[in-house]
Amino acid sequence: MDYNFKEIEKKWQQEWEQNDVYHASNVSDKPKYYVLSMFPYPSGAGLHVGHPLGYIAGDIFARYKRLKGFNVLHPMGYDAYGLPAEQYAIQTGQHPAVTTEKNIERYRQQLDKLGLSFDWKREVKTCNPDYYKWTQWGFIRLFNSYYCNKRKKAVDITELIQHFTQYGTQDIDVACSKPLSFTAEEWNNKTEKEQQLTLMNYRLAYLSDSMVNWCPQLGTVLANDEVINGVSVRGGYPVERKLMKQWSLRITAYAQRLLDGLETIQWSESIKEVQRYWIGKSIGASIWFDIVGQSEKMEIFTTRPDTVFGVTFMVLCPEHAIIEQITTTEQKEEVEKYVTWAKNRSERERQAETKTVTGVFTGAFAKNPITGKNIPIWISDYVLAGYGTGAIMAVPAHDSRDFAFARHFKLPIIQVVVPNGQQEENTDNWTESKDSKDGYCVNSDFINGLQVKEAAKKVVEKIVAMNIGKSQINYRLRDAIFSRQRYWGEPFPMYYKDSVPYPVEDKDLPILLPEIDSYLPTKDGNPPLARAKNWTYKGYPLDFNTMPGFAGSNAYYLRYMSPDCHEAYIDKKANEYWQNVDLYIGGAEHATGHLLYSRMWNMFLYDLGIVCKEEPFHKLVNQGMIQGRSNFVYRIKGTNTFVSLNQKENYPTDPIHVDINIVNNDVLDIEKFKAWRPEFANAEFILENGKYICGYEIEKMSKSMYNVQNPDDLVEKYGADTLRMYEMFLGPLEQSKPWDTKGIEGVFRFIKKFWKLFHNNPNFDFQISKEKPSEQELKILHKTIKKVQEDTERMSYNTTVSAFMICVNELSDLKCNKQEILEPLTIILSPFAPFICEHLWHLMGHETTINYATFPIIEEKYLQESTYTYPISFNGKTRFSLQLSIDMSVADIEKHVLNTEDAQKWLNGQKPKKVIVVPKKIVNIVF
RNA sequence: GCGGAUGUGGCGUAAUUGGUAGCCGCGUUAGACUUAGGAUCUAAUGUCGAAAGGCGUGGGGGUUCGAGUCCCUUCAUCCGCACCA
Repeated sequence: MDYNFKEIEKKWQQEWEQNDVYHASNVSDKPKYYVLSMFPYPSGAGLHVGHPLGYIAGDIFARYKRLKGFNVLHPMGYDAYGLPAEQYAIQTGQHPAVTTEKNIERYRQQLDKLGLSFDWKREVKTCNPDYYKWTQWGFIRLFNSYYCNKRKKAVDITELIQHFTQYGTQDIDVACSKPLSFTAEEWNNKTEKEQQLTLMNYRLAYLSDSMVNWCPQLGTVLANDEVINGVSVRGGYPVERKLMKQWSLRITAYAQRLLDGLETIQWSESIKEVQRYWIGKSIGASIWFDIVGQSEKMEIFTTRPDTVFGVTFMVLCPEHAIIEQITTTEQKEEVEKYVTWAKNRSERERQAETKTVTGVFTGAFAKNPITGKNIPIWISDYVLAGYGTGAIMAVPAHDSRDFAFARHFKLPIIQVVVPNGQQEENTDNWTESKDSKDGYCVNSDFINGLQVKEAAKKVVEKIVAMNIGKSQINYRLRDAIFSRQRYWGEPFPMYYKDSVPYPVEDKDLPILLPEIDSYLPTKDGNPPLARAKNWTYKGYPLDFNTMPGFAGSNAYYLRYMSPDCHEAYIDKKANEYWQNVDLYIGGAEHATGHLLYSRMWNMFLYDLGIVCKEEPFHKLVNQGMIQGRSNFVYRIKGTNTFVSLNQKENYPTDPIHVDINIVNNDVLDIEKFKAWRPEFANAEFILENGKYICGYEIEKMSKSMYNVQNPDDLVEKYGADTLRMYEMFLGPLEQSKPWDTKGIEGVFRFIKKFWKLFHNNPNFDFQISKEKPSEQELKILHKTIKKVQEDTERMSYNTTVSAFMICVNELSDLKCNKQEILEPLTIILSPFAPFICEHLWHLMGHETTINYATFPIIEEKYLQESTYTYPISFNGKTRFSLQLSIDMSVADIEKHVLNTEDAQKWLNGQKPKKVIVVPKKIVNIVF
């Protein structure tokens, strides 16, 4: 029988589904293993060959672990809420739920064809009420919690209320938006509304007026990681800063734990680095500066208190609250002009020109509390409102931005740190600020001569003693804005009484997403949910916003553990069994979004005692991108004539993308090209050797570049087993690599060659032998088992595929069709090519699925060698090789080698100075 | 500017530890079989050279008996971040 992959794959796909072979039980004596691939947003375009890369990699590992005796959880679901479905709904009027469901169906078909061993009984969709009930439930828990810095965990807000009632804010150390101070009496005298507003300062999910990234075209706010270079990631629309009442998550409370947790997990160094940078911890001091002649003070944050003697001016951000009060009358007009200008600049403009120095003098002076000197206070947009206190002490000698500012406005520059071994210099001659990471202090009174670290300590001691500041840790991380003015997302389970938000009762969850007549904002600018009829709870209005895209993905990996549990977020026993994700596979683009928020969300659930592990994803692997390989034709300018690649230098040409489906091996199919588009029907060609050769370039895989490869087409042509193996064969999993369809033929040949081992006779009948295998055959087998096991463990799948090829090549040469060899080989190949292996497994007489087989054990005895072929080199250059027994002593080897004719020839009568013998490696003779 | 990654044949890549550079596959070339070949099989294929042999892992330098691998330096490409005090 010929290898008929279509029949085979169809048959086993059905069998597997009918028999639920990939269903994992929550009760098992086996050790558990949880493999998770990031669930997809089901877009209308379907999958291209880049998408399944991670799924296949995860699937191979899941299958491998099953064979190794693990109970494997390998689920899949859909991140079903999102903007594209809603944009489509606005355009067409179709309900996003309808299009989403349609897309999900298409995805499911595509995934099934690839033979992915998902436990579909555990499927989750974030837009299902059963699912988002728990997203809402989690939000309410966040609302009802605050973060205690002393206990380093989230605590029920009632404990904080209790404390306020008895002691006010005395002795509290909790995460908050801004430090407040009140007595128990003041608290108790507050009205209910006032108390509720005060609590917002502490809740982990809180409502506040925040500066948001507002995207007018999308009609919604975006999170920081949804904005790049001042435009939205999705759609590329301009984004502006705007003050709006928004829900936020107090992720900043978890900054330190998010940082510490990174040390405990196996993630790539690059992703950890991105997260560390995003969290952006800096240790320094906050210092209060008096303002000359005024009662106001200004607080600044600095990482370098040791440079306080080099401060020659202060800078406020244009948004700073005290500007109005401190500005002198002479400067008022100029300051107002500058502030208005600075505030109206869009994010985009601000980021585009970071090199131009702008600013204005307020007319006011601050008093340096350490030196006692008066220094001018300036305003400039290089100081950011969102970081620290929005005010800095400028040390132009040792900060490049302060330096540029000082030079531009002719402000003094004082050197206060000198690198060790160097002397102080005249700052007038400087063209840039000087590095001050290491060195000793000068011009700095009581810290002169001290090393910078020591000096910083001394200064902090002093400011603490003077009661004008303290040492402080700052994080760049911002709280995450959690409201979106959109329809297709989770509704907030919150209602408003006298404009104060309250959570709905748990028993009334989920708050279902209502039907509305149009997906656009209302005339008066409210989000789409304002259109919903009876959008109330117990007579009070519900929130008009919905949750952002990352809400639903925060804890989906937990829901998979017990997807049918209606009583709790996660069934306790299920969580204790599955613990957390052992291997998580997905794109690196989620580094600061999903991978940070879900860690925080998980830590929060951990604090509540709902999950048993603090980190959700133990090991993370980021699959590389598959790039497209675009083909080009070259049209001579102003004509309809196309010139072949190697002739194009002789003409002025424009490169034009051409569909890769009408190009074979860079040779253009001219007839298909003429038919491709009407304007090419009469095209003429200048050929080389009778062919039209196309140019190529590696680009992003995209429709507009006509380089998209659809996996369905390849499954149709070669089968899923071949596609799976080829995607793995392309190169290291984590590396980006171009897609070249041509290479798939090689893997297809391998699969057919493997098939032929079982069908090697004139009629192509299935035929295997019960004969005992030879030593040589056993060696080939066990060498392969070893390589496959080792390489699979470290997810080096490209080399694993290569090992299979070598094995099948060698067995083909020996015409081996012995069951004792082919059966274990089939098992170890099955994670990679599950369909053909399952089929052959049954042909070999097995009744149960190969998924329940056991990974063969490596027999080292077959791998033992009695000899080793030594490369013999002279002065480091290999000249010949010599086969020697492995149990020869070093001295014997040396003697033997030197006595050979070849060695004598290369020595050419000279005496060797030194002979290096490394057993089972090399012999090197130096002369 | 900062951070991360990567540079090896015409192409994708291999070489867990410093020990025969180029495994496996694509492509190419030649041959066999065939009515046919975009099927299959065989052989060759880093580069210069007729050969002996020389040269070769982005460039330069170093450590070592020995370097793709370690150290210094430099260049290029890709990705992420971007006034973070």
